Amino acid sequence: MDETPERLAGKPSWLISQLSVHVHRLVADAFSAEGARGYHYRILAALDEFGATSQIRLAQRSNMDRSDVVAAINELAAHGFVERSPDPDDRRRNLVSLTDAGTQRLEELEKVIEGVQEDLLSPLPQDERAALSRLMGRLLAHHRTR
Amino acid sequence: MDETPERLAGKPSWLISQLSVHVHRLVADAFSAEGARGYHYRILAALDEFGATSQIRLAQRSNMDRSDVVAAINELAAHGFVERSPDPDDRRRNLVSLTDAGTQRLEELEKVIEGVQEDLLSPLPQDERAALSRLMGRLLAHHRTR
DNA sequence: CACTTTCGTTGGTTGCGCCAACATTGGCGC
DNA sequence: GCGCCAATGTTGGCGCAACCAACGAAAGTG
Repeated sequence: MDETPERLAGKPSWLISQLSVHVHRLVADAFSAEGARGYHYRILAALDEFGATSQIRLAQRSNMDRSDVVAAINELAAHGFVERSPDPDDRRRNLVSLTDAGTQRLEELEKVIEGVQEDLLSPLPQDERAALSRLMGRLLAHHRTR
Repeated sequence: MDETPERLAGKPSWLISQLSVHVHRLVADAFSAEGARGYHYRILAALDEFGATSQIRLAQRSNMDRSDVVAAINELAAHGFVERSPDPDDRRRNLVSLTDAGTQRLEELEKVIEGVQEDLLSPLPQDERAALSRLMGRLLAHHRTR
């Protein structure tokens, strides 16, 4: 009943994008239950790991467009998870920093996204999960640099 | 310079969605150069493999929403690649069928998408490509049935 | 015969990834 | 110092893919 054309089923591009659809659904459902979305987690993660920076560096680190960073920061700031302050060294820049509430928020979202990984990978044993990550990582590294 | 937070880089969900971004870009660029998009190829592939059917079966087979099938069929029909005819057995249905031009179109798009696979997988040797496809296929099969 | 279901269709919404344009500010050549 | 270009934040827009609600017409079911 669930017929998928061979032409599609056999193509890596199809597998990746369909898998991504499921991933996106899992992530979006889990995050939206918390009133968050992917962009928020990405920015919080980047701030937590690399510390306060300009929005443009945030954009690079979380692989987003700078205009989308603006919107996401607006939303995060409205909840008090991040703060914007003018950079004294360069008045063009906003220094975006994580608040205590933001750190806490990140830990919440971290739990959520960890649960999603489990859901996602449940059919694979540990060694195959690692193999999959390794292969995807190789492809990604290649296409990021070029 | 290209710093990605560990929290992201280590997560399969991140790898999949970022990989999907690159895939989507490759596919969209290649198809749009031909004036097509992913939905068109999916529908043509389903029609070619399973023959003329109702739009709702097409939607299932190409994993699309039925409302999106409407739009895609409109576009394909405008170019003469598919035809809508009323189903004599059930007047609620449209029988959608592939024209000769449509078969030809599919072969064009097939070449395009085959080129994308090569691009995409170029950093991996043959056996690792197979391993990757196998693993993704297993995940996909699991999440489709549940 | 009502009642419900199916199908096509219309008209939205959302998330994510983009791009163009503009004002402000900074840096650099002169 | 002045003029020009680059960087930054911001606004407003676009496209694709996925999805949803509602409707009329037609079919099926009691």
